[in-house]
Amino acid sequence: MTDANDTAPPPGRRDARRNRERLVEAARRTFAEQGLDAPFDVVARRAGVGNATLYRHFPTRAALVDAVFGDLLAATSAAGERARSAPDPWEGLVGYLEHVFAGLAADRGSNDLMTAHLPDSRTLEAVHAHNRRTVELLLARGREHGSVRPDLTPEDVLLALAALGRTVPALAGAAGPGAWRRPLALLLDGFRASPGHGALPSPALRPEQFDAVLHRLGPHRAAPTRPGGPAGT
Amino acid sequence: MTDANDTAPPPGRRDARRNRERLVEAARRTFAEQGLDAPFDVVARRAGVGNATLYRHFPTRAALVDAVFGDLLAATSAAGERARSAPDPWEGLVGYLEHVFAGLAADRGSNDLMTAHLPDSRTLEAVHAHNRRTVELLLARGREHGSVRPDLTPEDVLLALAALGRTVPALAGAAGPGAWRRPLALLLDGFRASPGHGALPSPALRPEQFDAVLHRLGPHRAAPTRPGGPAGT
Amino acid sequence: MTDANDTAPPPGRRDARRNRERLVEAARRTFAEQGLDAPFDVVARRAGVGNATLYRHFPTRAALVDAVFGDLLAATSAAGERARSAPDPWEGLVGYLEHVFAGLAADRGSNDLMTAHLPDSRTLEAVHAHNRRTVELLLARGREHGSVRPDLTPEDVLLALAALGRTVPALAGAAGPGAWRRPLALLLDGFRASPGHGALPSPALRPEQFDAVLHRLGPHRAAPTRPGGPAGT
Amino acid sequence: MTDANDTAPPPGRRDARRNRERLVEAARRTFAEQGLDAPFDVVARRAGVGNATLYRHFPTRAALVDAVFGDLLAATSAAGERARSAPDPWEGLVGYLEHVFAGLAADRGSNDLMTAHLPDSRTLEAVHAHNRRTVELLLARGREHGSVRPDLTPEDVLLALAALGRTVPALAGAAGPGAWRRPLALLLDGFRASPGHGALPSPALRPEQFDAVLHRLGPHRAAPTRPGGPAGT
DNA sequence: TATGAATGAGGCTTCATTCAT
DNA sequence: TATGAATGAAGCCTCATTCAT
Repeated sequence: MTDANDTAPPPGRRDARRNRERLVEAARRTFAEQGLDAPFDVVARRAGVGNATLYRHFPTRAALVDAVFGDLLAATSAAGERARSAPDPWEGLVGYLEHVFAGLAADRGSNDLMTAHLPDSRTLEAVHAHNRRTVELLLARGREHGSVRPDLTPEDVLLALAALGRTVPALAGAAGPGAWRRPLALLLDGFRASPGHGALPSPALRPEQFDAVLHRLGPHRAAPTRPGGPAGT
Repeated sequence: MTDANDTAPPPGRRDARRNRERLVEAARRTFAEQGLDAPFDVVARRAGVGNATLYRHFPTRAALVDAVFGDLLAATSAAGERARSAPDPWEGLVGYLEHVFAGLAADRGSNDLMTAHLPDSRTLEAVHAHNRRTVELLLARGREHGSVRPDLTPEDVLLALAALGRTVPALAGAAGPGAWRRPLALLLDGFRASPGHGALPSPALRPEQFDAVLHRLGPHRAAPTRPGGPAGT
Repeated sequence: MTDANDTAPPPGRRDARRNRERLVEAARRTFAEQGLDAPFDVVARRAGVGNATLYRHFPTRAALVDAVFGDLLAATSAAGERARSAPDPWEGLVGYLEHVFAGLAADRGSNDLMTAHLPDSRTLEAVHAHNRRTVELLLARGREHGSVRPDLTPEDVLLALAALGRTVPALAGAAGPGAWRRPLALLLDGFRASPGHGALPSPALRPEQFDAVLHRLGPHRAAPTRPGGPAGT
Repeated sequence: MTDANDTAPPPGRRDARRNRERLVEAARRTFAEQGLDAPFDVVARRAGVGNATLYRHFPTRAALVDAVFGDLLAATSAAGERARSAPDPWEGLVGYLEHVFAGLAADRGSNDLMTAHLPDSRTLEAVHAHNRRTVELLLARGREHGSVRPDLTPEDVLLALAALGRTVPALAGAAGPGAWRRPLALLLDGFRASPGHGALPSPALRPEQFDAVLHRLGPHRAAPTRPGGPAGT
């Protein structure tokens, strides 16, 4: 599952693979804690290798991100497949979003991945593409099925996902790992077909407009966690 | 409402007022582009003054923010008053949120103001407090009135506001100044009382938990607009 | 007593004298608290005048010091005169030193004055000169009288004064305004003629050597008094 | 005794050891000239390396001080041991103080070390602790033995050491490396038991008061050695 | 290839000193 | 003349990136 997006040729050579894996794992944890713009030195130190080794394996931040979130692609894809084949399309959509949010709550880095644009990251592009495709399919089925409001577009869902997703780590830190369930439920009530819902105003985002939004959102940076506790002052 | 919070009200001196205004204007633009944690030096350079001059006028970042967004407080307060006295509470809530989002769309800095925690900024605290109070009142009336779903809390609304608000400048940039209307409508459909809505899961955020969320969100930082691509490296 | 050392011509002109006095008073207090290298702006602000006004009155730090400690010259001179005419020379010496130390304990600035070399300060030179002369006379009488050990030179006393003097403000802050009495008593027991005292080794400092010592000691700078209390950490 | 306190003992890497040594040497000289609060940049420049390199080797000032003065701890400890085991306690005390002063005369930095408070420096704390303990023991023995005046406390001696110690480098510079002998002899005559000595006035400093005094004294800063003369502006 | 080290630039803040009104 | 403002340099620290072994 990792191969398609690796910067280095397949899993090439010697014990350098060990180093690479340690780097990826260290980066995963560091990104989860500090966001995608964590210092390189921190990642290297955590991996127990020199920083230059990190550069050798991953010449750019995007390459590292690619490697780190290769797995996310797999996991997201799998969740997407499950959702696509769910008998009830509404349940499929709900389950899919819940899966994504649970990941965001568990891992700060995933958050950035789903909501951030990072140039040159093939993994990220792949995640975004698969994500979009999944939502498209689920919405289409849901509209047919009558459970999803007819004027809801994939971009509506993706935008809501990005917006709420960016708050999920903060929510998790302040109110526990399941705190995203309530705002998600609110969102879903808006997505659902209901006689009480009026028509949505203003045109839906076109796909490339949504991409531009992500692009402009940029990588997220957390409030510095100062000594004294993360929720104070 | 504005004067009481200014760091150094109009009774300034001579041409230094010119400088002050240039600083505030530079800060406004810089905050709009880079977020509330934009480098002081950038603001000063943009204003065409030395960095120490910036410090003279605004000894702390909070003072600068206060100066820049003093107007926002007044505007938000006025909008809040109007909303509170609206005959129809649902219309009042909608109108208030529309006002806030329109402000966010017009000025990136406003976004941070509404959603960021910045210690010692009286303007920011005042904006937050007024905002919360307005939402509280409107929800209370709306629930009585039957238009707002009964289990919706102010924190639900404030969180949605913060989450979507953070994307508004990106939306505006990518799809025009009114692009927030559609996602807001989706949100509102979730807020409205409707037989199709289930009960909201997981406990509502307590006020101090919401504050902690804001704190953890930190100031937003836009994708750096570098030569070669706006989001990365 | 002030005139001889003023930088500005006698007490010249108009209401500028008022400003000058306020500056001198502000400088006295500021020097007392922060030492002779206190920021100019602090002095000016405390005096309620612009910093440029301070510069106009006192183009150099030395000029300000001169003005500030003109009074000290007077006070020290008076104490010296009293000491010189004391019936018992030992009592005179003790009383003089006690006077000086009491001043040091009360006023941080005095400390610097007595022990610091500051180029171009005529007041400081005058204080030093008078101080030396007083000690010389008292020692001469004390040796004749038999109460002072015969090999004690003025430089011995002046050096001890400078060394202990530099600690007096710290002593006062940590253990009260009279804390200098005990170490001074120890010193005096060493100064006194006594059969138990051997001959002093190594040659006495020559006057110009003592000046060089003061020169090298430079102005004293206190430990920054950080929030949290001055005696902690 | 030295190795245990090194920030990064010999097992360094390659030619970086060269850099480290150059940094330590540069720091030693710079501290000797400017005191323990000399600018980091100056040290780095003198060592011919970038300032960040200094930070890499010594993340805090205390670490640098520790590295620079690690030897002093060993030397002081050894001198303390010799003094404690001297047959004649008075001679032990005298010898110990002479050793300390000789060190001060040779190296300005040592001066600060003995008399300055610097948070988090293990070397400094160790030096202070050992110094105090040595003086305590020697005084106790000397009082029993009858050579030390009975009311003399360790804090009396330590304060005198700090006060005179601060002048020793200036003394050495102005009058030669042995110039401290004469003022030390004067002090010792005051310490010695003698019928001519009265009772010491005012209570002795308590240990924590003495610590507060050191804290307040802060690091010493020499007169800036500028072009145009060694002590002035 | 891997490494630790080195670097330089950038952001922050404080002050002495000069300038414009 | 008095003033507040402006300035630039200096010190602190952090990090992305390149170098020497």
